[in-house]
Amino acid sequence: MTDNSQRTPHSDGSDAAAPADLPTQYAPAEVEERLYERWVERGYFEADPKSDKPAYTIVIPPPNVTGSLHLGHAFQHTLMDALTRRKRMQGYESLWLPGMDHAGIATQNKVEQQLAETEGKSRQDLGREAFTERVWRWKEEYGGKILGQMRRLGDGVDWSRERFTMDDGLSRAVQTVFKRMYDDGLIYRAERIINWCPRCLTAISDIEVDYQDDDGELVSIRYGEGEESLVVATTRAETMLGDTAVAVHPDDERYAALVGKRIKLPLTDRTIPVVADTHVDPEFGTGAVKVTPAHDPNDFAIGQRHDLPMLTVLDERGNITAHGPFQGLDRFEARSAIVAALREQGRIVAEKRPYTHSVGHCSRCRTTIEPRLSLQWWVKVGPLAQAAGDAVRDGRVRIHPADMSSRYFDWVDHMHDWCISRQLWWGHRIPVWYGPDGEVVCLGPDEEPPTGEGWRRDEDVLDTWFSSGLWPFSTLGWPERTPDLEKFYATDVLLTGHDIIFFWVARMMMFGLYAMDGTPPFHTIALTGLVRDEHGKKMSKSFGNVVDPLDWMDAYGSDALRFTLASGANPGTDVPIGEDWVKASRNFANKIWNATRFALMNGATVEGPLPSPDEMAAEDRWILSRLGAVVTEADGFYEDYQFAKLSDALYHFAWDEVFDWYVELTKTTFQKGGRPAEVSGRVLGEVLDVLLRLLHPIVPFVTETLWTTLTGRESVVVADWPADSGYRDAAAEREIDTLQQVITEVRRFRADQGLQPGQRVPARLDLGGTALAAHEDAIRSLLRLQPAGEEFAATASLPVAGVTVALDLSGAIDFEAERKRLTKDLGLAEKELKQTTAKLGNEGFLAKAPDDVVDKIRARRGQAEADIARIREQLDRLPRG
RNA sequence: GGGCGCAUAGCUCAGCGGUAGAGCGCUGCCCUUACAAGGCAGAUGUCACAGGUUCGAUCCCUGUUGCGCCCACCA
Repeated sequence: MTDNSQRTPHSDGSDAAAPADLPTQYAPAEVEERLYERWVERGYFEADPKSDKPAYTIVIPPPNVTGSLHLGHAFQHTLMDALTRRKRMQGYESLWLPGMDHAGIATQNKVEQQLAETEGKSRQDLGREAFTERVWRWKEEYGGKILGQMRRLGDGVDWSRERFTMDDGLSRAVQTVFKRMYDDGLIYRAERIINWCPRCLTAISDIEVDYQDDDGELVSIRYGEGEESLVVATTRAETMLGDTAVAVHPDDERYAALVGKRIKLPLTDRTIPVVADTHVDPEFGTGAVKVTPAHDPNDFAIGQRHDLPMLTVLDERGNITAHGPFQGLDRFEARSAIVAALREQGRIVAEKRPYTHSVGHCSRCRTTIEPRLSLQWWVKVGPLAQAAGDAVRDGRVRIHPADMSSRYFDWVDHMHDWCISRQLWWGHRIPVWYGPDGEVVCLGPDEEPPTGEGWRRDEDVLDTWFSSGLWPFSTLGWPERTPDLEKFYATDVLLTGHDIIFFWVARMMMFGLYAMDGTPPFHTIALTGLVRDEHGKKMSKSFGNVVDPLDWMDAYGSDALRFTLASGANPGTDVPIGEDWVKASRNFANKIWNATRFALMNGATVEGPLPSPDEMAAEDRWILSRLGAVVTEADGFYEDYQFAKLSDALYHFAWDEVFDWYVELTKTTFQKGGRPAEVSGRVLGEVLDVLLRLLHPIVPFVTETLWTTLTGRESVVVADWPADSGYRDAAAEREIDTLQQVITEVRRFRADQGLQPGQRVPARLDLGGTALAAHEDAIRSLLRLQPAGEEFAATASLPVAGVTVALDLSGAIDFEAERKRLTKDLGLAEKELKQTTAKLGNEGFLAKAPDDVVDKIRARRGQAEADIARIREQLDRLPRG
C-alpha cells in the first residue's frame, strides 16, 4: 500500500507553501467523497427555474429500483455528467434530473421471489394491499443503493428534484394522460391475441418477448378421412384441440377440391372447414395449416377473415381446459400425449425431431410465451407514431449518430398497437371503473370514483414503460404548468443506449408530442453503444465477466473509470473496457497530479495578466498557441458527442505536449529564475488552469483538487468554461518542432550507442545563427551534454535540421551501431525518393492531381534527396569496420 | 426471410482517396530531485479475399468469405 501521508522532500527546505500539500501520488479515495458532499452542500447542482441563464436540461434514464449501477450506467452517467457540467461552466442553468423507475414486472418478480424464499409465501397469500405494501418497503430499503453509487461516480444531479415513477406527482401525470387519451380514443379495450406469460400470469407487449431458437418438433398429422383428408404440419400439436379450421392457399390445386368442405378433426367429435387463405405458403410443409384462432396470432387473423369460432383450450397457466383425456395436462405434457394418441390412430405421417425454430420467451423470466386470446387495454399508436416519426424526419429532433435513425423509423413506421395493461399488482392501476349495468368510466386524478353497489375498479396496472414514457415532463411537474416545466422543457439531450430506442425513446417521443402540444421532449437523441468486456464480449452473468463499477472505483478512483469510459465512447458503437485500461487512466490522473505539483513547486501562477508575446520564450508562445487550438478542438468534440476523440485529444495534448515537452523545456528556465521564470510560471499556470477546466467534466475529482490548489479559487465546478484565446504562433510552432527533431535525433544516437541516460557527454553545438541558439541550455540539459572542454575531440557529428551536434565519446563510439542506424535511415530515405520520383514521373499524376498535392510530393522528394546526401556523407566518414 | 453494420499492429479500436495511427501489451537502457502509477529509445501491419473506378485505393463501387446486431405472423 502507498503511504499517502508522505511529503515531497525538499532539500533546501524552502518550499513551505502549497506544493508541499500535495503528496507524490494521487489518492482518489481520500478526496472523492469529501469533494462530492461539498459540491452538494454548496448547491452547485441545483437548478433555478427563475434564473436568467438559458436552460440546459437532461433527464436521467431512470434506473430500475431493483437494480444496482452497472458499467452501462456508469458509462452513460459519465457522458451525461460531462455534458451538464460543461454547460454549467458555460453559463447555462444546467439541470440533470435524477430518479428511478418502479419497473413493474421486474420489481414484482423480485419481491415475489424474496417472499417465496424467506417465508414460503406467494403474493396471493398476502393479498394485493399487503403485497404492494411489501414492495414499497422493499423499494425504501434497496432503492437507495443506486443513488449512493451515483454519488460515488460523481454524478452532478440535482438531488432536490429526485423523482420516482410511482410518486404522487408522477402518478397524477399518468392518470391525466390516460384519461386524456381515453377521451381522445387513443386508449381502448379490446380482445385480441396477446403475449401471455404463464409464469408471471400477465400479458406483455411485443417487445418484451425475446425470440430464441429452441429444439421443438414438427409433426405431420392426417386430418379427416379417406378422400376428404389432408395432412397438416405443426410444432404445436397440443393446440389441435382448439382447431376450428384448416387453411390452404387459394391457388393450391392439390387442395382445391377440399376448400369449403368440412373434415373430421381427430381426437374430437368435431368437424372443421377447409378454408382458402393467402397467408398460407404452399411451399412450406404440406401446404396445409391447422388453424387455432385462440392460441396463435396468425390463426387469429385467419379466424377473423373467415369468421371462425375462437376456441380456448389452454388456461392462464398453460394447462389444457378442453374436456377429455387431456384435460389438466400442462401444455408440454399435452403435446407428447396428443402426439402419442394420434400415432396410435396412425395419423402421424411424419415426425421431425428435433426441429429447431424460433420461440418467444418472457424477457423477464424466460418462460415460453403462450399466445392467448385476452381482453386488454391498448394504445392506438398510429397517429402518435406518425408524429414521432415526423419530428425526426423534419429535423426538429436529431438522432445522433445519424445512421441510427433508420432503426427508429423502422419501428415508429411499423408499430402495432401497444398492449398496456398488465395483470400485476405493482404499478399504476388503470383508472377505469365498471358499473353494475355495464358502465365504463375513466377518471382523471381529481375525480371521485363512483361508489354505489356493483361498481368495481379495473384490476390491472399499466406497463411500466407507460409512466417512463412521460418522464421528460412528468418529472418537471406536468400536468401543472410549473416554473420548472416552463424553464426546463423541452430537455436538450436524451442520452441512452440504442437498445431501448423502442421501449423508451419512441414512447417518450409519442407521449411528449401528444401531451406537450407538439413539442418534442428533447432536441437531440444521443445513442450510445453497450459496455462490453476487454475482448468485446457481452457482459453477462453466465460468462462470468460482469464487473461491478464500484470495484474499479475503489481500486483506481472514479475519475479513472470515467476517463476510461469516455475514451471508449465512439458514438453508437459498443464500448469494450478492461481493468488494464482503467489502470492506465489512473496513471493519467496521477500524471496530471504530478505535473501540477511540479508547476506549483516552480512558482506557476494564475495571477495577473499574461505576459506579452515579445516577453515570452518560443516554448511559451508555442504552448499557448497549441492551447488555443486544443480549446477549439475540444469544444467541437463536446458539441458532437465525440467523447473518445475528446479524451484522446486532451490526453495527448496534456501528456505529450505539455508534460513531456513544455514542462521539460521550462526546467532550465525555472532553475535560472528571474523574469523568464516568472513569464514561464505564468504561462504554465495558464496552461494548467485551462487544461484542468477542459478535463473537469470528464474527471471532476482530480481536476477539482488540483484546480483549487493552483488557483486558490472556490471550485472548478462553477468556473468559467475556457475560451480559445485566438492566439496562434506558427513561427514558434515551427521552432519548437525543429527543436524536438534535434533532441530526438541525438537521443536516438545516444540510445544506439548504449549510453546510459544519465551519462554526461561533452559536446559542441553548432546552432549557426538559427533560432535554436536560444535553446542551447535546454538542449544541453535535456540531452545531458557538457560543455566542450580544452581537449574536446569530436568522435561523432550529427547534422540535423540545419544544425550540428558534435559529441566527444572519448573514442568509445560504437561504429557498428552508428552504421546500422544510418543505414536504416538511408533505406527509409531511398524508399521515399523512389516513391516520390515515381509519382512525379507519372504524367497523369502531374496533369490531374491538385497542385498542392504535387507540391507536397516535390518537397518530399527534395527532402529525401537532401537526407540521402547527408546520411551518405556521415556513413563515408565512419571508419570501415 | 428482410435490413444494417464490421473485418486495420499481439489485444481493443481510431483513421479514410495522396508518406499506415493511438492506448494497452512487448524489447532495451535508466530510481535524470514533478511523477517507476515514471523517463528515453525501439520492434511489429500483403489495412479479410477477388475484381472494378481513378494519375493514385486501407479509404469509393461490385462480388466472395467470416463475424456481429436489429426486425419478421419461419405453420
